[in-house]
Order: sequence, then C-alpha cells, then structure tokens
Amino acid sequence: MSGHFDLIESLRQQDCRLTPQREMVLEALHESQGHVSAEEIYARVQDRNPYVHISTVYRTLELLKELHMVCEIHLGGGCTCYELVGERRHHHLVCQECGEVLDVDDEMLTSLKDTLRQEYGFEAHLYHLAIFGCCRSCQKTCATHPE
Amino acid sequence: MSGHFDLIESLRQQDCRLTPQREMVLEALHESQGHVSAEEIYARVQDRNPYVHISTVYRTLELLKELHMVCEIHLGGGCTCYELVGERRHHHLVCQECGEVLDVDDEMLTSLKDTLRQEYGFEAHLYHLAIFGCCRSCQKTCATHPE
DNA sequence: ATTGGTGCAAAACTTTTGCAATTCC
DNA sequence: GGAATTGCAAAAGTTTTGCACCAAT
Repeated sequence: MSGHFDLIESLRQQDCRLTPQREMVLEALHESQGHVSAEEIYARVQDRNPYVHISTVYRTLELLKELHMVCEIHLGGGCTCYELVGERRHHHLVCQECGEVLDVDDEMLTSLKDTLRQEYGFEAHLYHLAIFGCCRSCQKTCATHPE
Repeated sequence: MSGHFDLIESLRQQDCRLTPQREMVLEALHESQGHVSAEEIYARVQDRNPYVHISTVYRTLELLKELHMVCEIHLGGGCTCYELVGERRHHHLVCQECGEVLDVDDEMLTSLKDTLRQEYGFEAHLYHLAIFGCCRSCQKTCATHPE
C-alpha cells in the first residue's frame, strides 16, 4: 500500500492531469503485482468507485503505455494483460496445456539480449517476453507433442 | 507452389476430412511464408473462392492448432497471427516503434531453452517466441526510452 | 477560464456459435 | 448413408470513438 505514489508523481511530471480514476488504475496495477487484464483492473477500480467507466480504464492504460509506465503482454488465448514497468523485472512462462503462468528472473536473458544486440542491432525490451511451452506438471501429457 | 501437399496428406492421416476450404487455408499459410492474420488468410482464400466463409477460416485454424500444424503468435497491437509449424524454424523481433518484424534464427535460443529446462523444468515451445523491442533503424528515437 | 479528462452510448472489430444444408469418405 | 464440415446469421467479447458535461490546473 505504498509505491504507487511515485507513479502518480511521475504522471504529474509528464504534464498529465492527476485524476482519481488514473490514480485508481495505477493503484490496481500496483496491487496486483503482475499481469492483469483490463477487465480485472476495471473490477478492482470498481470496488472503490462503481461509477468509473471501462472506457476510462482503456484510455488510461493507453496513456500509461505511451508513457512507458505500463506494458502490454499477450499471453495467448486472446487475453491481453498489462503490467507496471519497472517493478521487479521478470518474464513469463506460459504453459499451453494448463494455462499456468510462471515468472522467470530477468538474468536468465542477459546473454540472449547481448546476442540480439550484437547480431541484429536489436535492443530488446525484455520485460515483454512471454515464452510458451509445457510446464513440469504437464510434462507427461506433453510428451507426445512436437518439440 | 508445392509443399503444402504433404500438409494435406498429414490432415488426411489424422482422420480429418479433406475439403477444398481446408486445402485453401493451408495453401494460403504455406504461400505467405510466415505470420499472417486470420483476415489475411481469409483474403487469400477468397481470391480463389469468394464463397468461403470467414468462420470456416477460423474453424480450420482452430483445427490446425489442435493438430500442432499451425501456431498462433501474438505480435502486439492486438493482432493475432498464424504460422505453419515445421517450416524453417524462426522467431520474431517486433519493433515497438515502427512495427517491423524481423525473423531470428532458432539456434539463438538453444542456451535459453536449456536453462529453462534445467532451472524450471519447463519445456519451451520456442516457435512461439516474440521479442519486443527497438530495431536498428529506430534506435536513435528509442534512446530516450527506459531500457 | 481553459484545456484535458470522463461517462455514456454506440460503433467497430475480432472471434465464436447454433443450425440447416451440403459434402466427403 | 452417415458423420463431419460448411455457410450463414446472429451473438459474444473486447476495444475504440464521438460528444456533451465535468474537473484539474
């Protein structure tokens, strides 16, 4: 229940107005500590104020994305999630069998990042990474699948 | 203009009926040599037969996904793309500035794959990988952004 | 006071579904 | 012949947009 204050401050510094709606969206993102859908953010915001409209949530997420305060993650199954940038950096292992999402530490990707930079001149924003596959507990069922 | 015939054969061997619609979807996927949206596949199919319905395209893609002949890729911007599995294996670098999509060779990821298996017991299906970031030509504009 | 932001309703877009008619095996 | 597949139309779900009103600076 702290920490989203600097985010709010950050908004103000970027010439954006500080509205309760925006604060609530930031708070919801901060509380959920990870990937949440627009719908989930909407639900959390509504707990505080049921009059906030979902289009406001979308517009706020759009704004935060432009300001690089939030990133959009596509975890498959057509679900788009959002996450605060700059918190504990991590990535996502998505199990295609059971849908479970594991977090992976960022260091795991340092060497990949270096290679991409050297070979392709590509600066990877790796807070966006989602890796699909098969988790430990689904491993047996998975065995029949290619790769 | 060849090579999708084994795909069709593969369909038959999996107890699936061979319809012109499915053949056209496979052909469209094969021709486009990479990530295409459902809409693009639909357009290609329509060039051959305007009476094919888009719901058939979706149903066929769903089927091919289940058979692991096609994989679904989320390249951001809300666009879902599809790609034949088993062609030249590669991955995608998506530039968040200009939207360009670069292909990356699979070998690049061998060590990452090994690490994930060892540390998390996670079997990565890395034909699904999309890496977001900033391409060489957008690098200058990108410089101001975090990470 | 002025600009920017919000709520609302409606549109736009993508994907899914129920069902009758058709097609493949 | 019989089950699987298709076309259609309609629904469902998500995201965007135009506009009048309201609020933050």
